[in-house]
Amino acid sequence: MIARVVVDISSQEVDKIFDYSIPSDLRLSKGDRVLVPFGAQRLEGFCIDIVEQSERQNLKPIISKLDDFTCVKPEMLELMQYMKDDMFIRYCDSLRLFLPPKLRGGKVKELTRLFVELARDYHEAVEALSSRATAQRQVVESLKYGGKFLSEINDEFGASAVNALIKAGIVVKKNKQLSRTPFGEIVGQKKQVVLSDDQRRALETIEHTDKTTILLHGVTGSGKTMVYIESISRALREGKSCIMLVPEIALTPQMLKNFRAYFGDTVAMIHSGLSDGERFDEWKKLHDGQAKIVVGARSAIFAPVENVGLIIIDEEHDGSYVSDSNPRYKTIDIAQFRAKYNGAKIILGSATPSLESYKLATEGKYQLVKMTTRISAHGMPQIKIVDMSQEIIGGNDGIFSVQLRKALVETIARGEQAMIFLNRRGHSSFVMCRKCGYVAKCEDCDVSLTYHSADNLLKCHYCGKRYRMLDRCPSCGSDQIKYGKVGTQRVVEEIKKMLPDVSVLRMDNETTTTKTAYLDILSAFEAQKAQILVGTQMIAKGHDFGNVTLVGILDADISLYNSEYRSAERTYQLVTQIAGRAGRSEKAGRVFLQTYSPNHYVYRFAVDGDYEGFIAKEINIRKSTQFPPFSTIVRVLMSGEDEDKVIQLAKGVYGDMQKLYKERQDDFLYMRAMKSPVARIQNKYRYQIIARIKRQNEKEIIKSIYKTAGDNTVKNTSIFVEVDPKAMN
DNA sequence: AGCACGCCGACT
DNA sequence: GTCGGCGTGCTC
Repeated sequence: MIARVVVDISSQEVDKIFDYSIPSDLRLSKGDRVLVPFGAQRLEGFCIDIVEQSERQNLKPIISKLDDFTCVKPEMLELMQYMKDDMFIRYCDSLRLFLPPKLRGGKVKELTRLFVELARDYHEAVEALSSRATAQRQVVESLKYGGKFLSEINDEFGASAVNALIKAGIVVKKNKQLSRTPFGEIVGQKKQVVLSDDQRRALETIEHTDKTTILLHGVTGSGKTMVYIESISRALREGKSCIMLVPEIALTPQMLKNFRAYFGDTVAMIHSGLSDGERFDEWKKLHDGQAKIVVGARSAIFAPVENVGLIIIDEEHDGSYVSDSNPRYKTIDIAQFRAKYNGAKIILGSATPSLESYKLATEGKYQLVKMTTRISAHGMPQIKIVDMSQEIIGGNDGIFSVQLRKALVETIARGEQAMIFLNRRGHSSFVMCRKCGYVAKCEDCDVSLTYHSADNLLKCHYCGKRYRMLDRCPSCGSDQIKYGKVGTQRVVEEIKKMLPDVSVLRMDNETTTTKTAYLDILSAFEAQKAQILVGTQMIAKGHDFGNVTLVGILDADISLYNSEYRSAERTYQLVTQIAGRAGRSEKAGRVFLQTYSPNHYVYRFAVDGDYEGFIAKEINIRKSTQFPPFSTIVRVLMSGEDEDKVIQLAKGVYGDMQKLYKERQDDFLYMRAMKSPVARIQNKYRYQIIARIKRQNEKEIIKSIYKTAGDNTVKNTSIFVEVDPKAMN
């Protein structure tokens, strides 16, 4: 018998299936992990099939089986093939998504990565180098101030230099353990609730529709969670398992709390915030069928559950359901595959469904279910638009309008809480010299630096590099430094000036670097340890704060004018979501939305809560401008440290794509090559080719573009293809 | 990815 | 000559 094996190396070169003979004393099945001889090495791999015949002679035998159970189930092997054919994802990358990390890398072991550091003092190391070993010298330089992970060094300087250094004993290789933070167990209280009419109607429709996918469009606070719980109960009664996805790992504990109350131990949680051991245990529970429900973020769509009856994607419009780094996939595509395979249903829940989903629902491809009434006594909070240009005319050039300031003071005085939203972190977006116009920029990236007052540093938001704050202009020597647009840190400072006795919490990328920080901040706010929470879009999601009666949206225009075709949709979703944070219990809520474009249609529809009206208009705009979902955008990004080489690569790819364009002009709407908007990141120059393709033969065209990208190679440059990119910077 | 092989430049 | 760095190609 012949085993067909995928080796556990993520590289274009070995993204193939290798045949091995199976020793007669080895009982091997499809989906087992195996150890195989591979060239001069021994590697871990996956047996993805067992067949009678091979086209090749002299096969090497499998060395051994790695686990005492079958890791990859037949459904997942088919999914792997689908991801390869339709999404151009390497076999090995798919398989890695399906398994907890602990299972890979030999025996079940600690979460470690190979790490290298200088074996002796830096000067001694330099002495020991041969005068010609330029690459080795670079490696030693980069390790001067401490070790780095082997993979980083290999990427940067190539493997042979490092290997030589290890052999010479100048650097040492070791396993370094990564830190982990386990979550505590939490169980909520089961509430005996009477379902609302909306909820009952939704459940009826979900049960009786013949469509696979149901779009549950329910306003914030209409009780979608209860619909999920009821639907899951029904699926469980039929002996099926369920997948429940939430957009952020930080939301899983809350959902889990609810679910444990109803379903007890049959709930498992999978996401990257778990420790390695926990993650393996949860995965194994699902794999063995001890747990039937999985709650998690995007990656939980790959949970090893069998006989799936229901897949729920909460806040389906959220961007986190599309992975932005390799391997790139859309959760909904995976969900559709699994639903089809298992005969399951999918529920997409949102207060502001994505335009694409809503369009499919109105076309009858999805079943549309609406829930229009809020469960709390008050309806949706009233959004008040504040025209900031009038404020300036009235002599107020501050961050807060007079009205919002007044409302904030009143709210605090009443002992209630407020949330202030600003989608820009840091203190100010740039620093600039008033005299000569010099703007501080990152050395390695083509972007201006953001000032952070907490540590008085300038930081690059692309590569994270830090710089000393300027006391005078490095170009002309002037000390007239001007601050750019306001960020969350500055908002906190302003509030402290305005209300010195009030405690303020801030939540953004910087205050949530540790795994529990997100939860810590939210629970502190919930326990009313602070009256005001300032934050970026992180504060917009799914938490119920009964005492919040005021929401301030400072500068809503940031997301509106960010020149992406989705910006209107994003802004509508953001505004609606944040506004929904106010007045969630018996107290009524107020929302102030500050803008310089008070008459923009996005805001008018948002104020009226007229989602249908907004989407209808937006669909018309997309249709007439032929933007997605009426077309598909493909971006080919090329980057590298040597700009000439990147240009050479870009020219090669562009030439090939030009040929394709000429042959298939009817399928293209647009194609152009250009520098990326952020022309350099981490000292890598970036060029891109953007194509917009009609939706008629898109699969074929995309396939050709992937092929073109694979065929063009220039040393020390990388190339990658993105279909429907989330951001194009 | 990681290993072997082989070319080529530097130095006893 | 010959040692060793560094690029190339291959892995069932």
